[in-house]
Amino acid sequence: MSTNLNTRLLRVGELARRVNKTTRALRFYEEMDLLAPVQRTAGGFRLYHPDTLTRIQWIDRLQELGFSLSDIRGFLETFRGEPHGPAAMEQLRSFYTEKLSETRAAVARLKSLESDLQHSLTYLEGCHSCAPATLRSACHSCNEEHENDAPAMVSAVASPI
Amino acid sequence: MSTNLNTRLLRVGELARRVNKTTRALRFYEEMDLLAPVQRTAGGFRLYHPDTLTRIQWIDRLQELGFSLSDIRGFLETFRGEPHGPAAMEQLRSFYTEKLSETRAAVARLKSLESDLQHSLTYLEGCHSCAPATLRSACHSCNEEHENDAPAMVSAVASPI
DNA sequence: CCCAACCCTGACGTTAACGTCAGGGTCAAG
DNA sequence: CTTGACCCTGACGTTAACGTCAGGGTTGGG
Repeated sequence: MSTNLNTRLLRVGELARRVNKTTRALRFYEEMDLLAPVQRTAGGFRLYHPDTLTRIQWIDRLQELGFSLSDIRGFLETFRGEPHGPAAMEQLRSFYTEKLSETRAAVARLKSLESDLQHSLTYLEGCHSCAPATLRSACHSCNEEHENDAPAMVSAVASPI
Repeated sequence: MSTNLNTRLLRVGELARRVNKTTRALRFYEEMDLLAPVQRTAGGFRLYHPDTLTRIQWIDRLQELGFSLSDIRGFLETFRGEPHGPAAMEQLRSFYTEKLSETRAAVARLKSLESDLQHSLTYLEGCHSCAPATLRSACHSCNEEHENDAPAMVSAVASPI
């Protein structure tokens, strides 16, 4: 049904608008073998199947996941040999499985950074007027409440040069 | 005390080893004004204060947070004018505050991607032998349990080229 | 003094993912 | 058949963050 024959084909500009990309980007995806028009007009205009929308959104997703376009190309390539067999499914599974763990790692890292930032901000809340960390001594309006534990993200700023 | 006078100065190679970067990277940071040796030998060798370690780790952290090196340079620049006053602190606070929200957004996006991946994998678990999504009909060993709801991340693979 | 290990300053190379012309054809509405 | 909006194929440009020579000094231990 998504493969319905009387769904209208799209020209590149229209497709680009719908996925919020430039036509150059779409042509680039084609150069990278991630995409192709189902046919061309006599004059050479690319005509795309509407399903291509889904493909492009998928590519976007994978990019957000940190895949490079050639990662994706590589994947599609080995996928193409046997597009519907168990091996293909295995590949898809392992592709996603690996990325799932990478994504979780990325989340963990970002969470740690998030808490660093929070700590730094909390520390900074302690004094709106004095200097970062080791240079607190230069501040006269500040009592020494938050002395010993300047977070690294705060104290590093006052370093050399 | 971190500014202790008898702490030994480091040459670029040594510093590089300690922060796990190349000397080229450190020189590049210097070109970008993120860093500088406290002095040079008569022969021109760079000599760094050990505190520079902290600075470099800070740079790393910020890079992980998605800052570009020139973001960081820009920040240090405006920071340098008045390195210890309230204005500087305000800048640091707003710098971090903004990044905190960006980081949270990034975490949210990744979490959504994570759950997409999980859904896709769960779906794929349903059948180890058949084709993705719309092409399930090509699979004979598969009953139709997981028919209508192929996640986009699965069905997109079987699209046009 | 000698030599290996290190460092210096250019300056050009690299990868990713497009951007941006240039110089033309093509489509479809009127 | 005439336009204005679109599209085509090259092909060179761009940004980030270094990598990688080349050619030549510097250090410091023995």
